Amino acid sequence: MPTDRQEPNLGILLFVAYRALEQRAHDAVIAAGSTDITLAQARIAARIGPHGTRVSDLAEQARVTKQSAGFLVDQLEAAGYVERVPDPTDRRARLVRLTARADRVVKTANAEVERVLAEWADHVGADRLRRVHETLLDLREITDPWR
Amino acid sequence: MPTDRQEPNLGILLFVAYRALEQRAHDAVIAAGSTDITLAQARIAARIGPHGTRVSDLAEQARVTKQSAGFLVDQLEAAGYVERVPDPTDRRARLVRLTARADRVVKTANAEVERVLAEWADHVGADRLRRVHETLLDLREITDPWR
DNA sequence: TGCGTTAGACAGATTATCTGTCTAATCTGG
DNA sequence: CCAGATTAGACAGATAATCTGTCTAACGCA
Repeated sequence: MPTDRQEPNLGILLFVAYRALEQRAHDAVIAAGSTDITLAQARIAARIGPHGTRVSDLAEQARVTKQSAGFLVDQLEAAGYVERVPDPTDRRARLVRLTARADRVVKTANAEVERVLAEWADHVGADRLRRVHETLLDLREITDPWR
Repeated sequence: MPTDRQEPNLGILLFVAYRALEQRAHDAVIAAGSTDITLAQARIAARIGPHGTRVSDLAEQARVTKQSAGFLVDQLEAAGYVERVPDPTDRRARLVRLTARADRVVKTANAEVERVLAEWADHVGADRLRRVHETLLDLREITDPWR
């Protein structure tokens, strides 16, 4: 139960902004033809690094359990967006990597995010938006347990 | 598919901060004894205004469909946290209101949110945090379709 | 070597969410 | 004042997302 309503508190504002950005990116991906990607899958896929990422790490970053993350990776794999390769540094682990097909989708999403951020900068000022970014970056040190 | 990873972009940062706040509030509620409230229910309950709110409005604000919101309100009602009363201004509509039981829970959640915000202010500075709040408030004008 | 930890898979259950449809009430333009 | 369009919200059914619990293999430290 995050908080009460009345005047929009910071929690609600963070949520609204996040969802707006995520939704725009997802809509753009759908519009570009990848109609088979769900938001939950996208949340996972968006956190895959350029050299591959472990399911456990994806789970932590997306704030879901390993099981949920593994399930979503299964779906992304079946759809051809990701592949699992052995982790050379740890034989227990496997790295989830984006395929070429997914790269195109990520590019589409990133382009839309850029567009949205430009709109935001237009509305509140590029300097203010940059300060929000910097402050949240510092905040991450205490809100983000891992890293 | 919000965006790629590498350095944390604004989308991820908004998400991390939001989830941290929400989780702390939810944990506090659980710790205070209301172990029967799920996060999804809390997201809905947190958006109920002091004079009651329509299911449709709750749905819009929480970014879920009316059906989902109605379902969650059903659960909250069964657990005794909310009640539905007729909307005197529109006979089609009903207002969802918090019960006395829920008020205590909301109080607990709000107190925890205050604590978290104080920690955040400690870490990044109260002035910077306030500026984030103000900027996001302005941003809401374009990220929030209704209102 | 041996024990505690970690990665991730499997099974099963629950929760959350959506699309589609329906009724009643409200609003709006002629 | 009425007819059509819209809105509130319920119901049904399906799907998606998520969790808890358990299990095996691999790691890592003492």
